[in-house]
Amino acid sequence: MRKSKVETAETRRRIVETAAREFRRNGVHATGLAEVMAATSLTHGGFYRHFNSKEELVVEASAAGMESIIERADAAARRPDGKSGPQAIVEAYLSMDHRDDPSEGCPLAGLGSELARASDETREVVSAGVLNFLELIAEQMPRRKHEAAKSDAIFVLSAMVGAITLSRIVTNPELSAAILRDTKRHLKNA
Amino acid sequence: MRKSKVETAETRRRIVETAAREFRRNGVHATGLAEVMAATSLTHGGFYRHFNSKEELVVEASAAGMESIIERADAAARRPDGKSGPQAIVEAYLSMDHRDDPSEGCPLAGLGSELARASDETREVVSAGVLNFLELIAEQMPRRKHEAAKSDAIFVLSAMVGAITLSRIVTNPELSAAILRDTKRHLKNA
DNA sequence: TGTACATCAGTGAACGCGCGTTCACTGATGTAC
DNA sequence: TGTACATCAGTGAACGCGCGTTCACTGATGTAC
Repeated sequence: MRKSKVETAETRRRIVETAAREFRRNGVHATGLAEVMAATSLTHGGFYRHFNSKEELVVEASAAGMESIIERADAAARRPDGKSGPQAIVEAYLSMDHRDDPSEGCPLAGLGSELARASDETREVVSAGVLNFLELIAEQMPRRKHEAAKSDAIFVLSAMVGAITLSRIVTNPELSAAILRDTKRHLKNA
Repeated sequence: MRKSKVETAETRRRIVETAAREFRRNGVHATGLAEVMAATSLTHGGFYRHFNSKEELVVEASAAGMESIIERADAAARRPDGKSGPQAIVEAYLSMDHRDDPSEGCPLAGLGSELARASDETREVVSAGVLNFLELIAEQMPRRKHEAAKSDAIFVLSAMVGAITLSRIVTNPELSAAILRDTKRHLKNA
């Protein structure tokens, strides 16, 4: 049953990808390793050939989730559709698609309160992701001094994370839509 | 061992209060009923004399948590310390004290991503709390039309919830402080 | 290049543990007369 | 008002279940000669 080195690395990568998705969808605590392995088309016994613990997977999946959302924001900022960079990021982030698909979305929104209680190592890699995200947003504000742009970026990210989180909690569809719409509008004017 | 009606009601209330605190501190999923009961100085066997399920407790504890943070925001707004109402709420909410004490803080920040996945009934009572919170914030903006004030309130709450969440995730103390400071400053200018 | 042996990815069963929930029991409270 | 009985809050042990983790096993891959 032994697999080649290439296949092994590929399997490990698939487990991390699947976990990143499942964690964001169901929460880290509520997602079992057996579930992650089954979703990767493996049995759960093989997990420890790739990782030393669930915690190790959480760290890597969190990092992968941050990278993926930053990449998507970057792609949105680069799309030549007439919108300014920060505005394009805000529109993509505060979309109903993002709200309705946590499994592919931002870990800060999908796992926010769980990440606040996560291990130092997990919070460390997520912090690095936050810094990269802030840098990306700040870069899109070329007219200002970098310090001011960084501060603006912090504000934009806070509002975006809070808005997606709230829009997923409230049961009233109009209120949920209003949270996204109003936050977008206010960030546009900022 | 039977207790009087008054004592029974009081015990039930204490369980809800304790749960509201423990859930915000450790997360709903990670908090066991035995832990809640022990923190209420009871054994876990007695739980089902008061509630039909953990879910029922989650609903009541979430409602209690929302009521408590709104009450605190209301108190901050009423304090005669020269600050305008919304500004006083923002300063109290985005304080380091709030960041560092999730157990007494806002459930939207402490349980945000878990609440997004909670039962309809839980999300229903939290939604009612969100509406009350928005109403309170909007009330403090008397100069505007109510519609505009409501929209501003949505924006303020989104930014506050996101900022506290992020400030608890990041490991760098300067960045954590900056998230609170910068969000406060931007909301002041809004 | 071919052969013999060591390695190890993946399987499937098992482990101890803590979870939500149930239950027999105790004895003080509430109720009916 | 006093008495007899039913109720039920709280205790502590037990339940089935799913969790993270471990392990013996299989057989294809990697390595040494």
